[in-house]
Amino acid sequence: MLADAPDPVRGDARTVRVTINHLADALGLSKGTVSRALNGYPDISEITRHRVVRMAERMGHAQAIRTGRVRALGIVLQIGEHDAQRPFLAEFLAGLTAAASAESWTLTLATAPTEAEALVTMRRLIDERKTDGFILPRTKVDDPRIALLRALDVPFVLWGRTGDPTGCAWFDILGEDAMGEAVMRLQDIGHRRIGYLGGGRGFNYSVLRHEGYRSALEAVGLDYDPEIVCESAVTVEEGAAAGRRLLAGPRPPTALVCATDMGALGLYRAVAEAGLEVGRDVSVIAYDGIPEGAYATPQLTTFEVDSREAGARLAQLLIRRIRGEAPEDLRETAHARLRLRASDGPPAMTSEDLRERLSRSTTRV
Amino acid sequence: MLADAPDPVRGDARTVRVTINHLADALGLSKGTVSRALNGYPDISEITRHRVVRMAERMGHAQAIRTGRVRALGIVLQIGEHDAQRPFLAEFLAGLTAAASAESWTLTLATAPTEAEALVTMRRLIDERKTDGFILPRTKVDDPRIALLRALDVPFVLWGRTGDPTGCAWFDILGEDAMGEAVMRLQDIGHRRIGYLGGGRGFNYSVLRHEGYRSALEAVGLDYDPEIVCESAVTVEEGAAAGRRLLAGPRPPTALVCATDMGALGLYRAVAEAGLEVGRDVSVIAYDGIPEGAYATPQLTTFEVDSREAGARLAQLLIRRIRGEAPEDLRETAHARLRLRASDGPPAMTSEDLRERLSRSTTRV
DNA sequence: GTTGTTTCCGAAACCGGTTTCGGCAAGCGA
DNA sequence: TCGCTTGCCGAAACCGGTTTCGGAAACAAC
Repeated sequence: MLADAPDPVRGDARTVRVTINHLADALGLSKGTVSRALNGYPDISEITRHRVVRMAERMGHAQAIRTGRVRALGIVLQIGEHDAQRPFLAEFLAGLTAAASAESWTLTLATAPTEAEALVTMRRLIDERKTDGFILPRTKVDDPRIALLRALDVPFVLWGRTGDPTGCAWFDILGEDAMGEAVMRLQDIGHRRIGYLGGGRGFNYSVLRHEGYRSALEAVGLDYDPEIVCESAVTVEEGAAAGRRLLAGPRPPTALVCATDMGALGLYRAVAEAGLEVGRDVSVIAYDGIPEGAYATPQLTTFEVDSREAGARLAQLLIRRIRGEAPEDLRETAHARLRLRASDGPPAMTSEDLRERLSRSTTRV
Repeated sequence: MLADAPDPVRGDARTVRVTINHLADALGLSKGTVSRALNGYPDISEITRHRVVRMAERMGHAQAIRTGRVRALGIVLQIGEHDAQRPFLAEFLAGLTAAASAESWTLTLATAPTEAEALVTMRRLIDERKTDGFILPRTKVDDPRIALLRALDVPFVLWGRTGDPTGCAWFDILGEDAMGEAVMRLQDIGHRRIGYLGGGRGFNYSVLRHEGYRSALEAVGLDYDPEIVCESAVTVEEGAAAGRRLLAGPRPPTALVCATDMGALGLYRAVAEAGLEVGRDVSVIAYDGIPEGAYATPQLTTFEVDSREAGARLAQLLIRRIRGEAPEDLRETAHARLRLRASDGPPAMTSEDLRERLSRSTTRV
C-alpha cells in the first residue's frame, strides 16, 4: 500500500473535486445523463451506464463510490460516567482502524451519552451516508440498535452476542468459559465457598458469565448460593459495596470470581476495610485485563482480552458483511487468556473461620 | 435536537422534507441567513441564530445533503508500543466527538504505527474526501504533518504548540507553568535538590516543560544540574532506569518533577528498590493525571489535564478553521490542575543524608 | 452635526446534482 | 413510402444549500 506513494506531500497535486460536470466533459455526455447513469435510471443504455461508471471510478468521483459505498465503518460509543470499556478503547480502536486501513476503509466514530441518543446518532450517520455499516459494542440481551439496523437494512456486526441472533454477525470472547475456568481453578486449590460479582445489567455478556459461573459450580459439585452472589458491580464503588455485603453474610466466601476488573478492584477496598488481605484471606479472579489491575496491590489475577485483535476481527467481519456475505457465516469467537498474578491462592482458612475473624474485627471497629 | 424525533426507526414518516426555504418563509428571513445561522457563521446575531435553530428543531429540519464539505473532522493516531496518550484517549475522543456532534459533524478516525505511515494515511483521507481537516495530536517541534497539510492547503489544528507557528491554529495546556509550579511548591516545603524527568524526544511539550522546570529553578534560586535531570523517560521502564541513575549520583535529589505520570510510576519502582519511600524520602510531582496514578501507592500527586475539554475545544477550533477563520485567531491555551495526593511532602532528610542512606543500602545488597 | 465603524441581514450569484421535457433516430408495421 | 412507437440522450429548469457583496441601522468618535 505504501508502494507507489513515496512522498505523500508532492503526490498528485491534489486535483480539485471531481464533479459530474467533469465526468460529462470527459465522456462527451451531458451532466443529466451522467447523473441518471450513476443513479441507475432505466432510460440509460447499459453501455453508456458502464462507460460512465468506469470513468467515475477512474477519475475518483466521490458520489460514484457512494453509489457503491463510502468505504467507511461506523461505530457509536456510549460514553457515560463510569465507562467500563474505557481502558481497552485505545487498543480496540487501533485494531479496528488498522484492519480497516488494510483494505483502504476508514472508521467514522461518534459518541453518545445515552442509548437513545446513540440511536439518533446512528440514524444521522446513515442518513448522511457517513458509513456503510456499524460495529455495535457492548451488546445487550435485547438491543434496540439491532432493531434499528434490521429495520433500515443496514449491515452490522456485534461485539458480543445477543438474545435473538437472527440476521446477526458477531465476534465475541467466551466469557462464560473464563468464569468457569476461574471457578475450577479456585476449587482446585482448595476453595469451597466461591462467590460471584456480576457485570452490568442488561448486557448479554453478564448473562453468559453468570451462567458460566453457575454451571461450573455445579460441575465441581458446589452449591449455588445467592447469598454470595452480586448481580451487578461494574465500578469500584459498586464492587466495594458488594464486597461488604457478601463478606457480612453468615457464610462468607473465601474466593470471588468477578465479571469485571473494576468490580474486583472495589472488592479490594472492602477486603482491606475488613482487615483482611486479598490473595491470602480472600482470593479474587477477575476478567478484562485493564492496566490498573497490574498496578493494584496485590496484582490482580484476571482473564485478559486482546482488544486489538477483537477490533481487527470485527472490522474484517463487517467489511465482509457489507460486501454481501451472509451473517450466519460471519460469527467468530475466541477465548480470554488467564493472566496469573497475585490475587488468588489457596484459602488461608475456612469460611467459618473467616466469619469468626470478620465478626471480631467488626465489633472491634 | 431530539425534540421531534422520538422514533429514529420510522424516520421518513413525515411526508415532505423541511428545507431552509420553509424555515426562511416561516421566519421571515432569507434562505442565506438561515443557512448561515444553521452553520454558526459569526455574522448572525445570537438572537436570530436561536430563532432559526428553534424553528429548525420544531419543524424537523434534517441537516443533510451538503455540498463541498463532508462535515467530518479527521484525526490519525500514532499507536506504537508504549503509547503515552493511551490513558486519556477515551476522554479525548469523547470530547472531540461530542463537540463535533453538537454541530452535526462527525469524526473520521485512523491509526498508524509510524510517523511515515501516518502521513500516507492522512494523504489518503484527503484524497478520498473523508475529512475536511485534521486535528494533529502530540505535536513535535518540527512536525512533518504540518508541512504536509500546509503544502496541500488543508485546514488543521494542533493539539499542542510547535516550533514554527506560522499558519497554525492550536489548543494547548501550559505544561511549562505546571512544571514551574511543581518546582516552586517543592522548594516551598523545603526541598533544595529537585531533579527532573523529561518527556518524549522531539515532542514540543518536552521542550516547554523542561524549560519550565529550568526557569523555575532559577526563579527560586536553585542551580540547574544535569546530574539530576533525565531528558526522556515516558515509560515505567525508562522511569525506573532514570530513577536508579539519578539516585546513584553524588548529590541525589530529594524531590523529582516528572513530565509524565508513566515516568513517575517508573520512579516509584526505583525508589522502592533503593529501600526508600515515595512521599517521605523522595517527593514526586508528575503531570498527566492518568488513572493508574490514583491506584498507585502512594497515590501520585500530579497535574491533571482535562482531556475531554481539550478534545471539545479542538473540535470547535477546527470547525471554525474549516469555515475560514484565520489560524491566528484560533489559538487557545489552558492550565493543568494540580491534584494534590500523597507522593509529595517535606523532605525527610537532606540530599547528603539521602546519599549516605543510599550507599549503605546498596552495599548491603 | 459629521464621519467612520461595526453589526447584522437580504439579494443574488453560484454550485453540485436531479428531474422534466422534448427531440432525434432507429425500428416496425401497413 | 408513411406514420407511429420506443430507446436514448441533451437542454434547461429546478432544488437545496452556500457564499459573496453590499447596504441599512446602530453606535461611537470627534
